[in-house]
Amino acid sequence: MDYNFTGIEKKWQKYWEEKKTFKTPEDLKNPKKCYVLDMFPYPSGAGLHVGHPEGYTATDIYSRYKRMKGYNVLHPMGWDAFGLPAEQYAIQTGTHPSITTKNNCDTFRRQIKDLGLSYDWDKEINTTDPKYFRWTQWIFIRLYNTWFDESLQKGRPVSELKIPEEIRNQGNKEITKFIDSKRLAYYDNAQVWWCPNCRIVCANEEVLFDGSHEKCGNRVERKYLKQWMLRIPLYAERLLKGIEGLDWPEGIKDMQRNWIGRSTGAEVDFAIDGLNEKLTVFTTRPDTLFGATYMVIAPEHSLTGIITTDEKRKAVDDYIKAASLKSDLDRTDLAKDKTGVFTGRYAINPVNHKQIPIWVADYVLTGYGTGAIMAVPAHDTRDFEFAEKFGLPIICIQDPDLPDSDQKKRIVAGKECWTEDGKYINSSDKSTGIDINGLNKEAGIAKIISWLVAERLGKEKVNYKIRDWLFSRQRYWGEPFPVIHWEDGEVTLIDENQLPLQLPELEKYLPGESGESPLSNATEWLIVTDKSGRRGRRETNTMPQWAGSCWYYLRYIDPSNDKMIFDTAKEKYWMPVDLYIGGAEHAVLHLLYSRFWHKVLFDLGIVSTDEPYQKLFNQGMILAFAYENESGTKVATDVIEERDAKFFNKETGTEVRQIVAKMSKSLKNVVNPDDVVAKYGADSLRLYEMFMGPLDVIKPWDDKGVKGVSNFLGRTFRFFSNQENIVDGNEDPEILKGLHQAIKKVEGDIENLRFNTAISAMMIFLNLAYKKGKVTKDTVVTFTKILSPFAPHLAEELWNLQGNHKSIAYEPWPEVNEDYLKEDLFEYPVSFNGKLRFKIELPVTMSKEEIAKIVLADERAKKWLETGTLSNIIVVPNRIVNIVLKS
RNA sequence: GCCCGGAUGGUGGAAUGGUAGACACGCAGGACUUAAAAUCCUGUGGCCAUAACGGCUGUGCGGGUUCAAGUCCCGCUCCGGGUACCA
Repeated sequence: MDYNFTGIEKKWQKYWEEKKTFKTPEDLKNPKKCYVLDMFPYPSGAGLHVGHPEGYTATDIYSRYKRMKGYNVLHPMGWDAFGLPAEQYAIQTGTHPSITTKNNCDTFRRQIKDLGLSYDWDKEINTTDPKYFRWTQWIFIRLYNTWFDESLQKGRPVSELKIPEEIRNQGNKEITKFIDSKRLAYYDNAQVWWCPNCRIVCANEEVLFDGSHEKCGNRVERKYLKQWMLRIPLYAERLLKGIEGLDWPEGIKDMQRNWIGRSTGAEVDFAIDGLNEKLTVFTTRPDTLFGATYMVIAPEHSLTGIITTDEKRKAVDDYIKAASLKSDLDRTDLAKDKTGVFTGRYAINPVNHKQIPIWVADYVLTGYGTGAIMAVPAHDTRDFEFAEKFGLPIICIQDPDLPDSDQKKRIVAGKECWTEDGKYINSSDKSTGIDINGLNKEAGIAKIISWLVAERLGKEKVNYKIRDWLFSRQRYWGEPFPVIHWEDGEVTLIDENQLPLQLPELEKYLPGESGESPLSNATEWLIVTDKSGRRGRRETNTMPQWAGSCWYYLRYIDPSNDKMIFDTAKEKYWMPVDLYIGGAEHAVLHLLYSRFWHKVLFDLGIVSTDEPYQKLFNQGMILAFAYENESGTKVATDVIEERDAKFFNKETGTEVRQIVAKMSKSLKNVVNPDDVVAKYGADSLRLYEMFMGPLDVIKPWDDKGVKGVSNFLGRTFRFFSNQENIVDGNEDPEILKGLHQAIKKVEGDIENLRFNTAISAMMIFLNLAYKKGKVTKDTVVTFTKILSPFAPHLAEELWNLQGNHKSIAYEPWPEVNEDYLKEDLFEYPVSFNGKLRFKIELPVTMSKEEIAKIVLADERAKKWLETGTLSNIIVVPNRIVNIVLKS
């Protein structure tokens, strides 16, 4: 029988859809549950590309396997459908983004269904659906009404916030101000990144290191705008600690840790000569206080005006002005060429009462620590550069842990910077009584900190790099904030039961040049009046795309609930997500934001787990072959021809080099899954995506490779659909052994997400079946079962051909029978001095001594034994024999 | 600069410190066919040798540990990802 994959696949897709085969079980009593989640896609106009099915197939195999293992499986799909492209399209064509979005979702859904993925489509969600974003707005209200109790390290309702007496006495305005200063969500004039091309603000995270917007590649600028911000840094410690217990790739954990950027050190107060002010700095190296030879404050520091002396005022003002005109990009661009100016004022070093000059320089950032530093040029490379440039003193206070050398001499003389450990020198002072000479870094830091604390000059301090999260965008196609700004300055949130706050219809989607969102044109929607006639204006910003994706995994649990965000019992049953697969590009942002929201919801008692995603796995990107000529110029794939494993440009005849690159329209190497499904079938596409290599590595698509798995499926179908190959009676022991080896390997590999080797195990079995020519019906059935998570359409068909009329999807997974795997003999490789010379088959139970005896007596051993004298013989049972000879 | 990951045949890739190259593509040969495709079978790291057995060599480079290293340790090179004056 021919393998008509198109007919088979359509037939079973229809069956699954009609029978709702993959409907999520309602019964919450089964203690075995498994929540398998894909990162939901942004449904772009281009449709699915072959990168999408990689993760989707992996989760599908896992889900199908878990169902066969008796688990209740939740495996949903949905759309992260707010976003710029639909809005850009609306600007160009006037088509409402909701129409574009719907069309794109329809295409994606159709394409995904063509792959035979076992989603429960009754659980589909769409972030742009008011029934969905109603709850996104609802969560925003929760964030707004939550403060973070640092002593309990926990978010709590603002109603539980104690107002200090002195604030209470100052009246309502101050009380409001106080509460607002504690809310997790706040509205403030913020210096933000502005992309003039997209006319949108970007979060710090969306600006690439070269100062370009990650979405469009244009340079961003600084701008002050009133924005919504979320106080994610308050959760820094919780977010950091939470990482430890998660089954995530170490690399991703590290990236999150780096992003949060915890560093421990001390805050130290410096008195300022001639002023009744103190300058507080943050340092991770309080032990180097004796080496502090100057101070630096950021240009934006609040004390610059006070500190600067009259004779230096003009120079400092000019410098500050120049710095403010520079974008952050220019500041970092010039990282190596430091600038700065002396304020004319001196600070007093608390450890030795020495006067040290205070400088203003933009290599010190306002947003980190206190915006001021003590500079220790001998032991900090940045300070060293600055000191060298401006001729400031460099005092070495740490004799480096190095052997005597020129380098050591240079360091001690202050000619070179040393940032590693060493023994302190020049680090004592009689007047203050502090002395750390001779100690090493760890002891030095501890001693100085306890001294600073005792003298009330400083304290231990932890700082984080992570900043407040800029949470608004000047766009139409996003969730509207449920916020009204009243004419008297009050800000209120609309009532929970008024949700959702829908988007108004618009004629034009172009944002204003001033930076206001297109919503500011929706006059009717925009202006509101309360009962007492007070006028207000709705918030015109919308939420960023992260908002909807921050909590979508929770809505899948109960997507059509219109009374609650989800049913509590269901949430308790299904959470946390047991397996979450998606691209590593979301390693920091989505996953960190999402964890933050989840922790807030947990603190408020809305969800039952502290972390949302127990196990995370990143699929590697799928690239494509591309071609370039000698000079490195890329050549479009459609003009390439292959001859004798070499590649040539058809038009010019010159040889080109095959390289691996991202799929792109210009290279003409984009692979469309629809084409692959049409040519080879969905099962082949699925199998190839998994067979290409390990799930987590970057790998190039190769059409030839699809042929390999397609052959395998064709061979499988032809063999098992042919009744002549299926016999009664007892199974051949070799077949049984091969079959059970395959079950064992496939099972273990699915658990470890190593699908490529699982598939090769099945290929090995099939090759054995072909060699033997005949198998029993039991074998057909068992093999079909282990194949079914990978190639579900083909498996259903074979299962059906065996006379079964129910789906194979819930058949119990085959048990491995270890008896069939037992071996009587093992073929020992015998090596001499580590080099394999011959093999010998011996009983697995044979003792080491006996093995040694037989091997040494073997005819083939003689030749090698003559080459030296026997010194040792290593016998590792059922593994290897190694004979060690001395010459 | 710093952090993380990687480098294995012509290609994608296998390999709990124990037979390197499973499986697949490609290629070569054979069977079937008038022929081709499809299918089925055999071979296939490189070098040398051959009637045959065989030998040497080989996992980016240089060292080391070990009876034994693709795998562990030290020092590099190149490639990819993240991050960037974070005190």
